[in-house]
Amino acid sequence: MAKITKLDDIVSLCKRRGFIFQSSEIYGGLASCYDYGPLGSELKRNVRQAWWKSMVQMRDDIVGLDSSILMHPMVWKSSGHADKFADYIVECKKCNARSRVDHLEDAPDKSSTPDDLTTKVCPNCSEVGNFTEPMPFRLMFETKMGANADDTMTLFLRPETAQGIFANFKNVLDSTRVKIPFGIAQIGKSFRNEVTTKAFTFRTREFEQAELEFFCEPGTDEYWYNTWKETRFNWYINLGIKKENLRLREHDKDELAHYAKGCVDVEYKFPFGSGDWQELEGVANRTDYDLRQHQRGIRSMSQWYEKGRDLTKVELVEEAPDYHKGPLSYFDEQQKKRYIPYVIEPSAGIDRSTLAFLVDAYDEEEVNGKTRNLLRFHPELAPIKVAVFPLVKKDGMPEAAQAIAKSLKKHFACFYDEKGAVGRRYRRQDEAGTPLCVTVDGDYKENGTVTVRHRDTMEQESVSGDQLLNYLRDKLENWGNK
RNA sequence: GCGGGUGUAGCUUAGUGGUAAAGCCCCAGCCUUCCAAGCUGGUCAUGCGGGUUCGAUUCCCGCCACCCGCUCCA
Repeated sequence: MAKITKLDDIVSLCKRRGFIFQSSEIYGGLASCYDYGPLGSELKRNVRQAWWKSMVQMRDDIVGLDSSILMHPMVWKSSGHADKFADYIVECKKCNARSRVDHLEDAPDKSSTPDDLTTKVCPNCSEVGNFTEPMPFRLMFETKMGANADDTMTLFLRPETAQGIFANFKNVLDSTRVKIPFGIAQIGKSFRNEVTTKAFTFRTREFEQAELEFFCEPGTDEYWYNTWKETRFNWYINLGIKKENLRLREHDKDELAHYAKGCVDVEYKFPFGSGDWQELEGVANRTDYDLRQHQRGIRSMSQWYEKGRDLTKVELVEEAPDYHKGPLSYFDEQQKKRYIPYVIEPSAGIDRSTLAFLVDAYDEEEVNGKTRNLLRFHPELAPIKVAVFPLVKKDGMPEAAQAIAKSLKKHFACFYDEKGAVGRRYRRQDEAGTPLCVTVDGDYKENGTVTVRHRDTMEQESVSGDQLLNYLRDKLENWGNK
């Protein structure tokens, strides 16, 4: 079990070892933004790659995509995100509680128009008509396209990568030979103006998502929903997350987003925040909502031009009666049937998973009366796979060790170190989570063997230099299944 | 956004209205044949900006950031 109990300890660990730093720290920091350091960037990239490998590389039914962060504004009208602009928030001057204007109700003895705040009652403290000026609630980051200030268009940084997939659904259908059921996967940055950020990298306004949109025939969606639920849960377990720290939690009906028929969260028991269990990933049954919405959006494009490209004035047209034959429909050759597919969406947070893997791997143990700190990363995630040392800095050992390190680097992340006593070097690698260390000693000159030292057990084995690469590969690839 | 708390070296902690201290880490050298050894030397800090003061890390104000609890959010 990880000994860490406080978020402060995690933050400190991350900074000390070069995993995660506060963004713009030399300028006092920027709220909610973080940078990944030398070890952290490797770790995060490995998390990303592990996801991609299991979701795309290892499967015949999923293809990859890398869509742009900036998209046509109408995408966000269709998806429903742009309508968030219609939301205004006020704050009660008495109790400081914030409420959405459209959620406020009139006091019992009064009535007026929805916009008249003087009769509205604060749901928190029952004060009537004592609110601040309504403030627009901006979920999405805005930016301007076009260098000429007089000729720019307001664009939004995507609040989810999913819409890039829906917008390319037709392209992928037309350019590949995918057949339903199939998925499109994507990893990338998203941006949301969260009202509150919190808990280190757990909830930030800029974050990285790994999303799969898995398209299936209506009626098979429950099956795929359950399949993905299990698959995604096991992904974390197979990469070393302790089972007692992970769970699945089904959303209640009233908790569901407007587009979802079902949703389950993969939650990790973080050692911070209220309630401990925090969402790493959501698996949602988005039904045919998104593709149908985009079909409405496509048919609303004349409005976009007529209304002066003002998103707030565009009203999506009604859905066509034969929408199931629309441009984003799918034709099933076998069944000779055309329909809008249902979508199962496993949507994972890369930053959150990275943090969970880091926290879960952390361990302390007593060795000869002293504390050994280590990170028990799964080798697939470990920033450094193998470290190579000369036992001492003489007798040609450094040269031999360097040559070995150089040859291993072609195959995996490998680190060479000759500073200080070898015991200290082992412990340094424990802190970085390096699974295996190779030490060149006097035996190498004598009979060509080196010593391999294991992070988790501290045990050592003698291995022939000729067999070293195969040995290491075997250990790294078959971790856990002895 | 509200309330509370915190901010001294990479880390953990001292301390002071008058030269900012230590341990660990780190770096260099010596030594060293298997788990943070030893010796010598060395680098590095009062979050930012104002004010009071002869003098502010210390007192005051503002800002920034983080943590805890709400609120908000999916």
